[in-house]
Amino acid sequence: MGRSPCCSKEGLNKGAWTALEDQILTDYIKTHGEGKWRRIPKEAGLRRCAKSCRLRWLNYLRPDIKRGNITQEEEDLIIRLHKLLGNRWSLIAGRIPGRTDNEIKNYWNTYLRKKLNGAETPRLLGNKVDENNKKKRKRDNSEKTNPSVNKTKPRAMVKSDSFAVIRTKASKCNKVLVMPDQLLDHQINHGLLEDTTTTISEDSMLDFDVGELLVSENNDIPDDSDFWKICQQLEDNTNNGGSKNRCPSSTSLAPLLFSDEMLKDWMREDFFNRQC
DNA sequence: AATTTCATCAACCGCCCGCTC
DNA sequence: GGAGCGGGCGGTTGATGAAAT
Repeated sequence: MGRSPCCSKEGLNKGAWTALEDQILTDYIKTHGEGKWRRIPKEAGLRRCAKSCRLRWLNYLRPDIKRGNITQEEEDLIIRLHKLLGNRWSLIAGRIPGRTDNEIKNYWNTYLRKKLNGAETPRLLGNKVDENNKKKRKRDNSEKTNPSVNKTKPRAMVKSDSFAVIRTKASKCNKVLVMPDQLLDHQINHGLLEDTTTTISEDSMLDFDVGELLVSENNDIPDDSDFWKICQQLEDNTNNGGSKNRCPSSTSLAPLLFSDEMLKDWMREDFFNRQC
């Protein structure tokens, strides 16, 4: 059976976007809003596949995309989130303001994976690391030749002083499950308590902010922290083949219960050291 | 200076899921 | 219930340019 292609491939442009195409797409979305991607090629007069329009907008043209280096904090966050979520880049990106899933995926595949494996390619060993960063820094200062955009895609492993956090549209993974007793407290405190037999569900979720996940410098995780147990559980599930991205096993689908303390622990420096 | 090698990342591709009819 | 559509996701590819030879 199969699906029809998202649009006819005939007569469509492929490859790098031109400045004009970017402008057309941006103008259209500013006027009509996001979504309805299939309409865009027709209505905006773009010779692009709907998917291509969507991707271009989400990964590059969206105004809330943060340009600039991945900071050390962001890198830590990526590593930790990846440890917990696996290759679910969109979920990870949803917790890192201004970064796209594609960007994080690329960053992981080209840099972090090697770094964490400790098996850098020859080019990345020893002085090569510095050379590599030098190369990147050089690239930071010059635009790419792609005429479509002011491609300042710097990937140097340095912190940016002019770091301005812009929140992404964290459409996913923006809830945290809370322990039932905490939920109870929350409901009591907010006058929401109606049914004390509430089970874990969407109602049991609280919004959380990425700021809550950032590295805390002052806390220590006790070895017997629930956090480590959950990490172990996740690892076990992974080892049992339950971590396939799209089809997690029922075990990996089981709700993860994070208390505030655990969330605090999650982002701690020694989590990285211990796990990697 | 010319050529080769390699890293980077934007864009593409195919699959999956949720929704509607 | 199932077919089709629209949208989203993760894996992969290929153009590009810098570094190495």
